[in-house]
Amino acid sequence: MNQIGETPSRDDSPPDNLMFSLLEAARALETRLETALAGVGLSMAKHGVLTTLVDAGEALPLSELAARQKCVRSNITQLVDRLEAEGLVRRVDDPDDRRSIRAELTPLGRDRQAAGAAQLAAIQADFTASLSDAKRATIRGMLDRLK
Amino acid sequence: MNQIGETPSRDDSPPDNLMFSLLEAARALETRLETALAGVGLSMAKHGVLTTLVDAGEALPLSELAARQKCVRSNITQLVDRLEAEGLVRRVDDPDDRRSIRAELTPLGRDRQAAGAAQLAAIQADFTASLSDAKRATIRGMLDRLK
DNA sequence: GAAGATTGATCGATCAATCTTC
DNA sequence: GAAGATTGATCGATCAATCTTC
Repeated sequence: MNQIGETPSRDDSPPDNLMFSLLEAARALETRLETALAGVGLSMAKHGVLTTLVDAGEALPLSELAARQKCVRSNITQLVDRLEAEGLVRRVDDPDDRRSIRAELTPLGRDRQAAGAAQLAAIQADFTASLSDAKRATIRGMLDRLK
Repeated sequence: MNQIGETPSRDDSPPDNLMFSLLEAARALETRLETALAGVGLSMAKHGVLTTLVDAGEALPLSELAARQKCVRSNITQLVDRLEAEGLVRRVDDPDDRRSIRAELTPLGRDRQAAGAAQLAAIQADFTASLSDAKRATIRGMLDRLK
């Protein structure tokens, strides 16, 4: 089963599909992360927002959240709707600019983020442990080239 | 134990986020592929269905399409709705089993698939050319381990 | 009862349009 | 007019429920 260095089978995989293998592997990894997070009631998207708020150490305007999450503002609007409905985050007015609305962590949101981070850390440790230093360097090189 | 949350150090590149770098790189690559396909009026999902039909060389039942695409049946129902609306695919009855509905390529669908494949091939060539044999082998090894 | 397909709900993401406040 | 947030439409994906046919 662990025939490393060789792709599974001839018929199943085209000759030079390394790029697609990479995408497939990333997708599998993402599924694993989503599954782990689902175990604590989170998704990658939700955990991402909570983590950004924890890291910031303060309530952030939704547009700032969108900028840090590298997504569109309306996405954050809806994500925060769901986080708020679950009691993980709270919308608070900005006294200095009445256009702005900040998202503030609730204690439950903080706890949930920690639980999610623990899940991800376990998988990440697993991932890292499976690679030698040399291989990590090679992969890093590839990653840089893909930027 | 480990204090998680793992504040990503001070600078821009955290210490051991290789896993997240991989996901990010895959996402960037996927965006590149989607953008290229959008240039010929396709998405990865649509191109995937069309390619499966081209490879099969015949009309396929929707559930077979779902199996090959490794997705849920209802996803194919909707994808085929859109492909059909664009005239790339046609729904045809199965005379042998009236429960079954097959998706059949139209000539336009066939042309579109070819155009999409050309876009992807160009990017793939670019990707492959950027890596040495040794690095390709390392990456393949990592990919296998992620399975 | 099980298989094939569809429908309706939800999530995450985008885009275009709109509303309020600056 | 531009910035911040929201709403409504669409895409791609999942799940649960339903309908028809086997």
